Amino acid sequence: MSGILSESALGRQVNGQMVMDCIIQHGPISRAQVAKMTGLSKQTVSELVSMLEECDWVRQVGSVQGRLGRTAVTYELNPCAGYVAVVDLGGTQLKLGIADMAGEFLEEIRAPLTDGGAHVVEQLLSNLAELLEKHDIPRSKLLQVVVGVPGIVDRKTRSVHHAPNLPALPGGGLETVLRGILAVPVLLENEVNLAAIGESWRGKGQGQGSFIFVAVGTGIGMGVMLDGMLWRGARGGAGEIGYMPVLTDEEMDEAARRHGALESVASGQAILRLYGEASQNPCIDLPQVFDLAASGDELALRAIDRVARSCARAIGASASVLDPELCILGGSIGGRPEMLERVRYWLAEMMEDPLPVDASSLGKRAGLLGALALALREVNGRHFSPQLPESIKHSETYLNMESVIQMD
Amino acid sequence: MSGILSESALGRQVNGQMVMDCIIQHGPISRAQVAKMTGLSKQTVSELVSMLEECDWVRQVGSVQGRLGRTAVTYELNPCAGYVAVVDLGGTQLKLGIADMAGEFLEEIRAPLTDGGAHVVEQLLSNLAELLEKHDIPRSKLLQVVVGVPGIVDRKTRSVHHAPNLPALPGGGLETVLRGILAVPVLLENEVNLAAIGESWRGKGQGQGSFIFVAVGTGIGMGVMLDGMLWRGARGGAGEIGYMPVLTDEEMDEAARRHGALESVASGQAILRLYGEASQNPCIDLPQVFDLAASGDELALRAIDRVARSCARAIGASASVLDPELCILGGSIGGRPEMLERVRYWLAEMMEDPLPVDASSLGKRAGLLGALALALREVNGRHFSPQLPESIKHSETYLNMESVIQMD
DNA sequence: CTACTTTGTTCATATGCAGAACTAAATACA
DNA sequence: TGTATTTAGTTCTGCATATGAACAAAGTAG
Repeated sequence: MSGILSESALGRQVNGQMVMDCIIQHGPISRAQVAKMTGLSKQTVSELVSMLEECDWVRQVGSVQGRLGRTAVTYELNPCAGYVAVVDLGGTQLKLGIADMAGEFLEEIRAPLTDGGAHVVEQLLSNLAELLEKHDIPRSKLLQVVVGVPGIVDRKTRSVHHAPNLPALPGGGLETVLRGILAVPVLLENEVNLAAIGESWRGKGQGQGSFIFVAVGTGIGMGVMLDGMLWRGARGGAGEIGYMPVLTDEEMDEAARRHGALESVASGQAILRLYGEASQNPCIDLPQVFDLAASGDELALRAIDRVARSCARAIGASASVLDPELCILGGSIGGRPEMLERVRYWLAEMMEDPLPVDASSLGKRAGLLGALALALREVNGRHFSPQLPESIKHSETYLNMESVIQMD
Repeated sequence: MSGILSESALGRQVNGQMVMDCIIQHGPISRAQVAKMTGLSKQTVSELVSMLEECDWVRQVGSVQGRLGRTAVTYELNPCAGYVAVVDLGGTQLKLGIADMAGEFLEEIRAPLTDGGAHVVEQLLSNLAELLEKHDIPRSKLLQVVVGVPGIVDRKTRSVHHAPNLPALPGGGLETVLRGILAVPVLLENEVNLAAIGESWRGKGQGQGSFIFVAVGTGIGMGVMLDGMLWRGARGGAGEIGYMPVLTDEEMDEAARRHGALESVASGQAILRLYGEASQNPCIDLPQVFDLAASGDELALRAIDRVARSCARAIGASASVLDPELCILGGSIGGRPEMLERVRYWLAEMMEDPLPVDASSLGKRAGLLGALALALREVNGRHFSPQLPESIKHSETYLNMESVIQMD
């Protein structure tokens, strides 16, 4: 049976987690090897692995022959030990995926938000229910939900701020409502932060302890990874560089005040505005500007260059504050090679020993992958914890799907 | 006898440290209370406290009567369990203090560096030896040395960079040389980082999990505290905002390139330069400019205001990156009320919901206090660690004072 | 003087883990 | 083919750490 080990293993938290982590990280591995890596005795490891196997968290894979000595039975994380759901809540559409404990997506779907997002929760729940049924996953095996949102998530107050593009969320807070219905831990996280986690897990951030992920799209945002951990800030606002004060008093206009000083000069919008002002042709979209630039259009090139310089300034400022190892550029605009090149150029202009800049390798999937990484980390961190988190333990009684409509 | 507990207590690291920390933090406290606070059984706590008492790390203080029940014997950290030395290595002088484990300074001295600092190590060692002798402290009771330096300390490479004001350091690295001679753990740390730790321990940062400490003096620097921990950066360069790129290409001159773009507009030097340019009177020093400002001199006021605005911009930028709870302004310039007021004004101008700014309450002592806090934390963290740090274990044989002169 | 409360110790017990001895099952080589 | 060697994994014994209950000690409340 799959379940929390805590009742039977109150005193083995540290070593149990060590063994579990070792098996997760080092794939199919024998107990003897685990013992060597963790420094525990073979006996202890055998005991712990038996426990983990009994609870279905790990499983035998096969055996290793060919080398000297007795055949080794190898163990690996049992992918079907549990499942997680990850959600990317955009302004116009909903991306949803379910994955097993090995981090493999069983399915990803995307659906446009109906009614401008008036019924996000219902849409989300019905899509999730559908997926679970289709893949024959019982509710009890759904262990974590992570939702990415385009806004600032304050974990203390459990609220989402500064999310103009987000559809109206239910009153009690999306997290509380979803947890109440699903009776499963739910985590909300800023989408750029998730993308940073994603890059750290499967992208250019692998092996980098500390880096910043800068997403340039319609706007600009940043995710801060320090020593492998996401830094969220005191109120969840870390990396909200759109509001970085980079303008002189004269340049500060109403738009800059509302959307942020940096965002008004370092974003897709800024490229459009700059090109529109220079060319007197405001009816143009971003792909067109980049096409023009590719064909050598001076005005388009200059608009892109100006924005790249502003991005470089923000990256340089962040680098002087944090001293990271790397900057990963992402987002629909930031991921383009033209931007990367110009940002690198300007960064080298403004600082000696400039921070290395690289382009995201995950693209649009960074967010969902980051949500998955976060979900898996949450679940894996709970294996040997003394009990379910307080929030779930005293959770509301299991509500059925209909009740949310009344709550909304 | 005072010593490392490890030989006798290999398996009690976690709980032993818990009990020790509890006694350190909650002052004179009875064993029963420790048991309640830590959740351990009375029996276990009694055993651990006996151990700690035997090793002289804690001592009985007295007993608590008056309340219902049996008299409680209270314990506290034994101040004479060990001593630490803290050093502030400036460009022209040396500050040195020794303190007991309770964090009380026994003595602080300051001495000008002779020969422009050619013999820092010798001066430091002779002063330290003098202090130890005077207060009758055997070498074996000196448990940690922390040295604050005006430069970037890279812990991985054990080197000090960007320290133009620092006297020539010995070839092998100050840390290695001192450790070799004293046979004691030595930690080098940037002086602004130390001041930030100091503010967190005994200043305005108390109770603040995350804040930035901005020191404005001749130059400008920052210390970043995140969740009570100092963030040093990948190469020790976090908070080196002097190099923050805030200038336009035209403004970037040679001086700005060398000392940093922000430092050229947000520092004591910048105030002098701005006032000098405006008044055509370059032969003036900083106190005079502030005196002039106090008497209403428009040019002086404007120079200070411009610099305050630049500081506010850097603080705002840092806040957008980190989302701290507070900014503490310090340094010889930053600590002045005129600066505080102007920085607050400009910060409010450039961002809605501006970061709260407060003035340092420790002043010049912040650095030494921070070094002390760091030293105590180091020592207290070692009580139950399995062994002395690798660096010390394989340390060079004890060298006498003469040998350093040959090494230099 | 008795009842009650809190501190601290003693004793029996559970258990997590290490280390040695042992079994199991492969390869290496004569 | 058989023996030596090597590695994997189990069993057994023992120790150290911690718990919990019972008990002793030492105070206050009335």
